[in-house]
Amino acid sequence: MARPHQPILSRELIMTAALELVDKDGRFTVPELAHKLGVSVSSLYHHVGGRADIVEGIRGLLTRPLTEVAPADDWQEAVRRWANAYRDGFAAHPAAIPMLVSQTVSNPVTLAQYDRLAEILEDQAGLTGDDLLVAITMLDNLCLGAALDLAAPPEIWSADNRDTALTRALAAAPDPDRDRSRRAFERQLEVIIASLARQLVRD
Amino acid sequence: MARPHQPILSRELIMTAALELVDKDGRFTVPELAHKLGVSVSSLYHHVGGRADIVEGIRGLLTRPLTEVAPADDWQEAVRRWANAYRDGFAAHPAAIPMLVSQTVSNPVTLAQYDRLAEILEDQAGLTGDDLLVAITMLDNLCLGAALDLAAPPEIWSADNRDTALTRALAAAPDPDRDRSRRAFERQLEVIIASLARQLVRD
DNA sequence: ACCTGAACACCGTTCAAGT
DNA sequence: ACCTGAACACCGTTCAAGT
Repeated sequence: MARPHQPILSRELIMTAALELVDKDGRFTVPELAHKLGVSVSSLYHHVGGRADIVEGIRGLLTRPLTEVAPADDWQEAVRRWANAYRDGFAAHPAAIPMLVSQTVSNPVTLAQYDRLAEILEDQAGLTGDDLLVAITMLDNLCLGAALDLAAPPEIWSADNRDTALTRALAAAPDPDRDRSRRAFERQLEVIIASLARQLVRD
Repeated sequence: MARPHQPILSRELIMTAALELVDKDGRFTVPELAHKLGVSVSSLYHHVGGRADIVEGIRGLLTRPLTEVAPADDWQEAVRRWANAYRDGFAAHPAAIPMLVSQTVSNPVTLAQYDRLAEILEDQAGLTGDDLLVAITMLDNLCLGAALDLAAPPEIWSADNRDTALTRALAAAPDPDRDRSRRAFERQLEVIIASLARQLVRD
């Protein structure tokens, strides 16, 4: 075949196909991805730097909705919106999280969204230096953790043939209750915001 | 060489060597592990089921300290002790966390510790069914998140050559402030405990 | 510029052979 | 029972060859 007149691949196409594989199988492989795209493995390397680049692309896809979140005058409301959109992005593709956790964040879209959060906390709220970084880390962990628990409940702990308090609780639980998980997330988010607000008053 | 009179390998030896590699390099490979142990790759398979088994063994090593945590009459204190020991276990080996997150928990030592937590929350505190599982998940996420943020701060976000609110905050931050991270963890833990207590009063 | 096939180094796992 | 070397299927990456 060789070079077609119209390129059949693009970064966008590759990233979304990879994400689809992750959603379906919980993982993706470069050969699997090439097969899904009807292309030879080496073709991919004309568009992406390698596997890690594709993973970063997936991170970009998950954080893209954050771009459209409207700002708010109240810093607490701005943080709320940011955290909810961030969590939602990951919650929609929980299988991707382990991959993302094991790799440094370098995707520009994602970094830009962290910059936005940093600006909200610095310019609007008035946090500085170390406090600022701690706040970002807390919010980051909250969103990731909340999305992570959607990935798994029945699957996190192997339901072997024991009979214990844990296995009974697992059996009693319905499949991942997304609504309940969301409420737990929102409650913890309010707690963090309140704690930041208290900290600001003290200064 | 063939079979030695005294076995030179054991599960314990394999697991601890693997954990040392993870601490040193952030990852481990079966060949690397064999090399470190001065043994051929196939020898390992006489003692462990495979790579996933070794990862579960590492999980067991990290949760072993939990075995020695003394029980407490007060459920709130019991939960506090459990969560602190759990977090400390992971915080001592943060590089292992991505590996652990991507694999179902099947290690018996770890499962036994989750059973203990479930018993505390069920028998001592009085939580039931779904509430129980939600509480466990919240505590699990808290500990994992807290340990995760120790893994990284300067490394999570690629410090490229931009100048933004985020990069300035990163530059201002000292290396991972373990003490500050611990205080943030303990504050969030108290919040969860208080929220569980309030929930119990309501019933 | 963009696709291909062939090649390479590496990984996880299996298995027959040795004691 | 426990170590070994050889073999296998698979993965990520590179590169010269084609248009």
